[in-house]
Amino acid sequence: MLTKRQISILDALIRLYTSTGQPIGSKTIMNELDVDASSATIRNEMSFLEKLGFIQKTHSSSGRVPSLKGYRFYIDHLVKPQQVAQDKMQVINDVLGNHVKQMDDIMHQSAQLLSDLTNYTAIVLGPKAESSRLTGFRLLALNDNHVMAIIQTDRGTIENKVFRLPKSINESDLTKVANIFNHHLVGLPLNEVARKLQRDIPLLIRKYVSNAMDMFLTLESALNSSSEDRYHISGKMNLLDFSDNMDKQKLKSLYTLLENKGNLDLLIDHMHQDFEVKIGEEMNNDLFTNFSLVTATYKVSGHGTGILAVLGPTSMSYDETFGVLDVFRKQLTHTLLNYYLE
Amino acid sequence: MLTKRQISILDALIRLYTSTGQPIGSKTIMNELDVDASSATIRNEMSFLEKLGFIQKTHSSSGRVPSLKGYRFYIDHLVKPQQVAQDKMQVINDVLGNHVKQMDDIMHQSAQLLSDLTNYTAIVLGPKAESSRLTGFRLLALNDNHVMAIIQTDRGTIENKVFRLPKSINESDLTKVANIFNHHLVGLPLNEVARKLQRDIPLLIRKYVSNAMDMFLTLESALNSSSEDRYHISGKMNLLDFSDNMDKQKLKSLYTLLENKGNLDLLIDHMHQDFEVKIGEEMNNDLFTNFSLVTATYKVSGHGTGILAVLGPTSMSYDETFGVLDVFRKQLTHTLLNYYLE
DNA sequence: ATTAGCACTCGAAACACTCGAGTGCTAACA
DNA sequence: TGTTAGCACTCGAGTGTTTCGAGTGCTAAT
Repeated sequence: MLTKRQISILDALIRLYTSTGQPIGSKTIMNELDVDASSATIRNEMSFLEKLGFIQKTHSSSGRVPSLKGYRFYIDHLVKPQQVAQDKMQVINDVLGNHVKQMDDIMHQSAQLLSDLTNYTAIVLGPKAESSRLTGFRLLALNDNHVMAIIQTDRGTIENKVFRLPKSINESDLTKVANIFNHHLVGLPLNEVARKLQRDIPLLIRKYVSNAMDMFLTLESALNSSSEDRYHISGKMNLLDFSDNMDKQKLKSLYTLLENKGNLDLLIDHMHQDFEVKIGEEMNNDLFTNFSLVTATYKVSGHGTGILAVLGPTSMSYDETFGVLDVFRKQLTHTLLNYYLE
Repeated sequence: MLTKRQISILDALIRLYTSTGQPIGSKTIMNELDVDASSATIRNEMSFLEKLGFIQKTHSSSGRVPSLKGYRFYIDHLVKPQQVAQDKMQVINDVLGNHVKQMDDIMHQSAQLLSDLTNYTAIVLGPKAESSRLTGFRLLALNDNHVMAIIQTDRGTIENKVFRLPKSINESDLTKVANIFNHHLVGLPLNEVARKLQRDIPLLIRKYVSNAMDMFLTLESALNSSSEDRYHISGKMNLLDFSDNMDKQKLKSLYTLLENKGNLDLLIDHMHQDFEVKIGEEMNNDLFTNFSLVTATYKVSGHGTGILAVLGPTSMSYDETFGVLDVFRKQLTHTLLNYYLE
């Protein structure tokens, strides 16, 4: 068990390290601390904290930096979400308070705002209703050889994809396909739709339609892509600001990883707490040492739960990030509730 | 006027510098050159080439590197487009030979292939017919408060945008708007459309429709975005490979610049020659010193001219880049001709 | 339990030294 | 007259040395 003073020291050390980026020595902490104690005393305490593994030296006579365990303790017990400045609040409100928008816009602008306000990389996921269902499917012939497929779900997403067809497919084939889809798929939960699309539908289509395989394949990918579009990521380039001494090659891998939404899924999609933080090594990926991922969930009652995430340096200001995220949680809950009501 | 030998030396120097990235000395050139001459002779020639400004030293006793003027000479007179390897040709053919695709896919895949094959950053612009016209406009009510606008042009583009409307707009308003658009805009060249959209249409709409301004604004932006979508860029992260010692901050500015299609316009859109190269300083932008932009045009008869561009280090292998671009020019002409015919 | 004092450690910065690739120049040569 | 061997010279990159100071741990006194 840590004493009050030890906790203060750990707290001060992390705050100082966050703002300077330099290892912190006993004198620096002495000046910062309101408790009266000499630097020698603080040295003793620090050496104790080091034995317990909360802080560590970069070399034998250096100041201390927080360890993984230290950060963990700080985040679990010491974080004080910081009040967001009035002018920033105003901006958030201006941008996300405005109605008459599409889901995609809301998500995209949230991501952009979040990265602008934090100067880190922001990832925003739209709400994912447990039982999101396919509510509409249409095929619209645009001209001789172009067809638009429109897919609607009950969480407000509307996907569409224009595609070309070989001449061999005629109007009546299209109608048949649309009928099959409407009959067999509309009303089902999305995961069910995906399953049927792979197993049962090809048979049906082959039965009724002369040559619809090409179209069918395109459609399947359109449906798949609709789940990818939950992800909105912004401020990727901010990573450059705090990837010191990371070599260019690693940086490239990192970006490749972020481009691939599947990877983000692994990292993010199973968050359930209001706030969660993964620190460096906790993400089980070499590329992410020195990074932290702060995630927050927001709930839109009746329409599922969405996720906000900020990817920044492990030595980021968690207080500030928590503060900003908290504002976004509330704002998005509010904005989206309106969105669905309207 | 340069002698044959001087030209050989310049040629060898640029090739060597391209492959090693190091300043080149007289002995190295002597080994490379088929002409028989001692290193001393070559030194004399080099000092001559330096006086004329084709090459320069990095410091008083260093080997030489090509100067802007040297590159210019090389590109204008010495480039020998390199034959593309058989297996690479095969890949290009496989990907772009396949029909039944949308315009967007073709462009996007071209950009990706081009950046993969060169390991640089690739930018591809679809063909821009001088007289591209708006051929179709539809408004499709999806449900109570969602409408999809579909915009077609005669160069094969189909843009669409779903948007939400305040309840205040009713079905009959929509029909009126669609009629106005069809009546006044369809058939016009796109630039004309944009002009009318700003000047004349708002008046009309206000006259006939109770409250369509919101929708109108959204539509305008949809039309604008359709011109942005001519740009397909790929392999941005390859810049990291050859941006040595460029500081992170500059790198960030560079990426910001590339995100903004408007900037690319300035750089690229007025190319007319089959091939053109802008070297470093020629691009009039600090960020691009040490970069070169190689552009090539491709023509799709009856449907205008498109542009291919590769952004790489000034010290890139122009021979290779020219070779690859030439293959793409021909392939795209062919693929798109098919596309429009089908 | 706290603290003043002190010897000790180690990285960063400054400086000196060496090495070698490359140059320009001169003088000899075909 | 153009070419070349030879040589003195230059400068950056790499390496070793020294200095400086921030920080530590330990000891002995309070």
